[in-house]
Amino acid sequence: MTTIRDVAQRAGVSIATVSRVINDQGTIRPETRDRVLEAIDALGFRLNAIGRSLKAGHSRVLGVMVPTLANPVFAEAVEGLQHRARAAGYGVMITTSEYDATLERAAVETLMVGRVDGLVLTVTDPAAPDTVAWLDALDRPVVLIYNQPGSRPTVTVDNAGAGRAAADLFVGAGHRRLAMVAGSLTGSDRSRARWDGFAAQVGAAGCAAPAMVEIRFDQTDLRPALANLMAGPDAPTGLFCSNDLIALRVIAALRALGLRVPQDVSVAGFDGIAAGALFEPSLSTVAQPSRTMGEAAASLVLSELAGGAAEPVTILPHRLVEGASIGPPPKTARRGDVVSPTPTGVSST
Amino acid sequence: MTTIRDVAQRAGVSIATVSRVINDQGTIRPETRDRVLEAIDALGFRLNAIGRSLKAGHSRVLGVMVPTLANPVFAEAVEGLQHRARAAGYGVMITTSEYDATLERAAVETLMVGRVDGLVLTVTDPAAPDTVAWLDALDRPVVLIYNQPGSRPTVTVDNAGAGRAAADLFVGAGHRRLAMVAGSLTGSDRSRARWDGFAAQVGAAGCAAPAMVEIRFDQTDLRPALANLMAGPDAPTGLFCSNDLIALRVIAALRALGLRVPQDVSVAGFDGIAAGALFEPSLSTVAQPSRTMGEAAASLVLSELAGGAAEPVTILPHRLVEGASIGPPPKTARRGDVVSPTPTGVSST
DNA sequence: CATCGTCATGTAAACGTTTTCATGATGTCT
DNA sequence: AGACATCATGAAAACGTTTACATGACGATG
Repeated sequence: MTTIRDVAQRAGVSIATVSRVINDQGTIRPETRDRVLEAIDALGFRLNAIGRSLKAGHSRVLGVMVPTLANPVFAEAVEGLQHRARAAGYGVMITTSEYDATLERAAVETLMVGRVDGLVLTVTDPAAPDTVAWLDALDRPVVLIYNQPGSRPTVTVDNAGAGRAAADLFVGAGHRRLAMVAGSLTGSDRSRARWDGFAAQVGAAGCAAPAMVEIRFDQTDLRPALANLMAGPDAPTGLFCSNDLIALRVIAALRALGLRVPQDVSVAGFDGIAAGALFEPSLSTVAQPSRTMGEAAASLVLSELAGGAAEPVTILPHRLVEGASIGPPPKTARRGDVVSPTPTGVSST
Repeated sequence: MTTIRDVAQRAGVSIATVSRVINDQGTIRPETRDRVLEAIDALGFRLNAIGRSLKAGHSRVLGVMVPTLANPVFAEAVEGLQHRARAAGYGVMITTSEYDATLERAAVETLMVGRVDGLVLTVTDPAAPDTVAWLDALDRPVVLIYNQPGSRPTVTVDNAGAGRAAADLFVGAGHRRLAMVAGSLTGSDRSRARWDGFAAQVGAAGCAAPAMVEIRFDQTDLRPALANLMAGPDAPTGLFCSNDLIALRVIAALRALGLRVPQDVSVAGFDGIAAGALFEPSLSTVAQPSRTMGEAAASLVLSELAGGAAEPVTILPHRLVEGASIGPPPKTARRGDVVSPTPTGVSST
């Protein structure tokens, strides 16, 4: 490893001068600068940022934790965040929690060991007192992303409002019996908020309280759960899914069960991932501006790092995407909203 | 910021003793250890890894650069890599190149400033002499991922072989006129390799040389390019896409042009992203073990860092996924492989 | 009892930077 | 010509750790 000292020696100057050349600071004779530059080049010297960080007291690195990168929503947010960070000369350390509250702590600890200056996190339960205490103990700027607003600066969308909007979408199309399909509710405060908004609005529209089907993260086959849900006379005609990935899988499972979307069942998702629009039928969903959210979160941490105070809550606008996966409820089910068993085999054409 | 010195003072010992307690090293009287531990706890002391890194000469951080996180393939690889790294006590710094050779250098520079111990990269052109020189200059273990094997340890699949397999898939179904749709070929050596294999095998099967349609990264509407390709009597009946994301968009665009998949045109992709299997028709593709690739790459860097030599080339097995997006070629087109204009409007039922 | 290993701990140097202060050399102003 | 800015540079102290070496206490061995 060649150090600033080697450069100084070769250029015949002191290390202070080399440092000044590197940081473009103070005054130096052009001739001296050239000699130093030549030495740097000849030796292939690269500044050791660890030494600099130690002296400076900061690392110029941001840490980010999201549940998973397998969901394009988070991947895009990270990409946006990374982009913004790089523009400001910051690096980005990444880690995933896999929706696990226990893993979460350990994951952030990895980030801290990586001596990040600030953090952007999606945590499982931002409202829990021990989460709050834990975040305080980090002793660094922390911005929450996707989480429901609480004790920390947060970048998110109006999840409850979006849930209500989704309900309106179904009700507006004529649906009266609805259900929500969600991934782990305990691991996602935003799913809960969406559910709250959705259920409230469904109720406000005078419909029966919607059912809730929670599926485990690793549940590969959705058919059993859905077969159960869709059986019987009171089966829902519309399914609101807590995210697009689940919605896509739900549609595939419904198909496997012989139900057509949207003729037999209507489905909506959440997130607005690119694949949804390419689907047939195109997915109705509530789109979040993921990339922008990542950028906004980065900006917030960065400004806090720069000494400014971060906006406590940044609610970015969601966008209703009315795809073809929501249609009117099937006639058979509509007929008085009673009995008449929904077909579970191949639906009659 | 509380330092090791504060802890030492409170515990009434020297900083050396505190360091020994922290690192569980050397011999210490249990009573002393307890006092130190108590002090650490009381002061909420967290070891400053920058200081440690400076002394130790390594950062325990891996750097990774992929073209984009918007493609699930890369996102999954990063997730796998991150997982493996964490298990070894390493953090992961991430950056994206956006398929841009110029940005690439700057992006890796960010990583270097973040003083990573080793790197896992997907570069635009691993074979170019200046790329080789540049990687050498990094002076750190570098493992290439997804790239074609060359001067550096590489984790990848047999892209040319997979391209040949894809050709077989089409030819086996009866197709004689084929084309490939690819993103920027200049930015992706693996696309080129897939093309090479594909074109060679198509030729070996006695078919006409396949056409190549290159689409720009930011090209949102694929219809013009495809309308052009699919017009005329010699329009291809099978389209091999350089990745699944493009394949999904191609299918959507074909539909918008009134062509059905696979009845009018067959389509295959590459990567094996989850969404492809949920599609209707399910996407035929060549699946890569992305997560495993990320893990393998991490393992390689890690073992090199541990002093071992990295396996020069790791070819992971690809898996042919025969979905419903490939069917037999349409009869009208097959008829003698001549003339008879392919329908560009709504296809006749 | 002198000698010696072992144990527990402290002292101080080192890691590669940045930065404050000091210093000598060069003008510039009255 | 003397006083004084200004410029260009160097010396050395910090940043928070780890670690080689030093030190003193203690029990065991001959």
